[in-house]
Amino acid sequence: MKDVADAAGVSVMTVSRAFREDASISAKTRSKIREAADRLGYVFDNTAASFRTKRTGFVAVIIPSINNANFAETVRGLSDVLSQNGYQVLLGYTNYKAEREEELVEQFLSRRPDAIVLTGGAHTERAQNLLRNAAIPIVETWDMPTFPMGHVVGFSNENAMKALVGHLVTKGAKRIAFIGGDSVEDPRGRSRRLGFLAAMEHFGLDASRLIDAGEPPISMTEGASAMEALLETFPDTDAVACVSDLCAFGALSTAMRRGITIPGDLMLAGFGAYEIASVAVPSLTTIDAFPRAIGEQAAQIILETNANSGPVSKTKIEIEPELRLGRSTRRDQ
Amino acid sequence: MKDVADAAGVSVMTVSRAFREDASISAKTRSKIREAADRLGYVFDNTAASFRTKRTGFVAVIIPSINNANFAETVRGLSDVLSQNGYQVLLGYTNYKAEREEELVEQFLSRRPDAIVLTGGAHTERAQNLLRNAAIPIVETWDMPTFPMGHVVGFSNENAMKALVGHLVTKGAKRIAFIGGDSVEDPRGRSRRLGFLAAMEHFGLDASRLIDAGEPPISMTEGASAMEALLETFPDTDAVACVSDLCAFGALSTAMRRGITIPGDLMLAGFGAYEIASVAVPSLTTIDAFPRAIGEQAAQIILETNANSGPVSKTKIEIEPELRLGRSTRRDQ
DNA sequence: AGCCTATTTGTTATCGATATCATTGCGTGT
DNA sequence: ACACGCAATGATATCGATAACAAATAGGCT
Repeated sequence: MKDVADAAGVSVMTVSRAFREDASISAKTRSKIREAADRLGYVFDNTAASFRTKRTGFVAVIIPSINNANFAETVRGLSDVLSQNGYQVLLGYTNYKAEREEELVEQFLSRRPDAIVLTGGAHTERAQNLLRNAAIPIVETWDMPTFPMGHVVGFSNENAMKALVGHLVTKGAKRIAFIGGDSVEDPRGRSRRLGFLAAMEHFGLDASRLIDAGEPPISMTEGASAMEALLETFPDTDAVACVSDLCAFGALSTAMRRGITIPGDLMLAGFGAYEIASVAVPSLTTIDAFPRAIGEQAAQIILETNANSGPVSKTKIEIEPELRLGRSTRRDQ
Repeated sequence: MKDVADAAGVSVMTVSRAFREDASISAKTRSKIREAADRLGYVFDNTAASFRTKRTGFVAVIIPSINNANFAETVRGLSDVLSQNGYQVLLGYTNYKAEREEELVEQFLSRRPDAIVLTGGAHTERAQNLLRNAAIPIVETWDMPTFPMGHVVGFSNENAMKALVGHLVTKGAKRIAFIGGDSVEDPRGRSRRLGFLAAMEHFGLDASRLIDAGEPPISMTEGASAMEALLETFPDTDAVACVSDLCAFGALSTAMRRGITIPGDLMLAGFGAYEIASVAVPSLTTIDAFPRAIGEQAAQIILETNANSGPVSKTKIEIEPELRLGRSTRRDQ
């Protein structure tokens, strides 16, 4: 910066101003400095600026998996809104492990982000302590935690699954199965399972048709195997709710290979409104939880909170998921 | 850090040492300091350390899209290897726009990463200048650029597609179509198209069956529409090569809806070895370019380059993609 | 014990941008 | 021409960790 200042015949302070939005500096001086900087190949040093100002412009974002279109959409929503406002997303993924989340939280906090976005409301004790001490806005997403650490942008996985089961019942299903995990590492999958159980009880139906698809991530391949197991164990099943569309598509593939007609022999539903749900033949009935909107809303909260700095009340935004009807549950009587 | 030093009865320098791997410090003192730090809720300030040492521990990674399982795998490969060695990935996506890449390059360089990983070899003039001046290791991935800016870990999209066409020809296909884009914004898609054209010429076949699937990202939905167009325009086609598996699956879905049998009426192949390729019914013949390995190798290069610091020769690793046979091109005569 | 070496700990200056306050310049109205 | 007020620019100290060097302590040997 000193070199640029000399080249432009001004002080370093003026050069500093030339690279900031708000600064009071004449347009002429600024362009002169920018020119000199370009000529010298100077690139602004954000590490020094962040250090001095205590504002890094980083927003730490922690998701379970990077290889998941739903979480990717949330990151896109966050990133698109934040990057337009001069923020940079610091992304990390936990592979659905709480200890890994704790590590990431510590690593990220040492980078002094201006806010942090987490997935879900389950964190290790130590992670919670670190977060509380950090004194930055916290946003928990994708869930409605009972005791939120900060702001929340989420939805009730349980209720969404209840709605889905309700739809299956409406379509005449009675012997409904659930494919998904029961792992503590996937609280959202678990909530959906709970929603399934609660809905079945509500309708007075037998809720014992449960196929454990294993540890997260539960993807197409696990869904396919789980469907094999289901057909083996409960051959009289007339509808299947899956923990995700990927899982459901795997189940669909097994059905196709076995010559089982969907929805004729068996109705099928997924969760998440992945692209595969609309493109699959038959298209899959699913739940759209608007993952992109989750990210955008979380970003908005961060922008507002950091604008009116000071102790802000905890925002709580509950997204209302929507049922997307596909042909996989359409029975034209 | 001063507070921790006082609490532990040592100097700040000793506290600094307690938080570093290599430092010479007695185990007893270290644990005493760590304890004090935990008690006080102290979190190491990486912004200050990075500023002082000129080593941020950041590796900037720029990919076209975050919502793509192939690129996600490369990021995972990178991230997994790098995070084990104390590095942190700074991820950005361009939406397949070179200008956005330029912006990201500038933003990332201002964060002083220790290395930068790019997708492909096409960059704006200004981006190239910035990168050259940055004096950090550069790795270009997913392509084999003619004039690389630094290290390369990639493969020939053209050759891979040639191999795929060769397979289709072996299986008896003659009227082969290609579904994909021809956009400058997707050099990899373009190379695959070129590979298709070259292979068709090599086999003395008519290469005019080209369906433009639009701008990237080309996903399932575009693939489905493109297949509609193909069936309309060239109804006598006997095999289709798609620019990606997502595109191919879209095409497959259209075929299924139209009652066209794959591979009976039409052979179909994709690219990328996405999970959908193995789970789809029929499974899709595809090309595995080992995206995770690309990331891992790129990470290795960075680790080695930064270890023996100094001007290192440009590494060039060419991945050999493999043909994965699926039932979508299996004709049992 | 006394000496020597290796290990551990302490002191001081420093990285590059910016907050803060001081100063200069410039246009406007009378 | 002068005073006034606002805009533009400059000087200096500072953020928190660490490099570089200096000092102190511990441990091993005769």
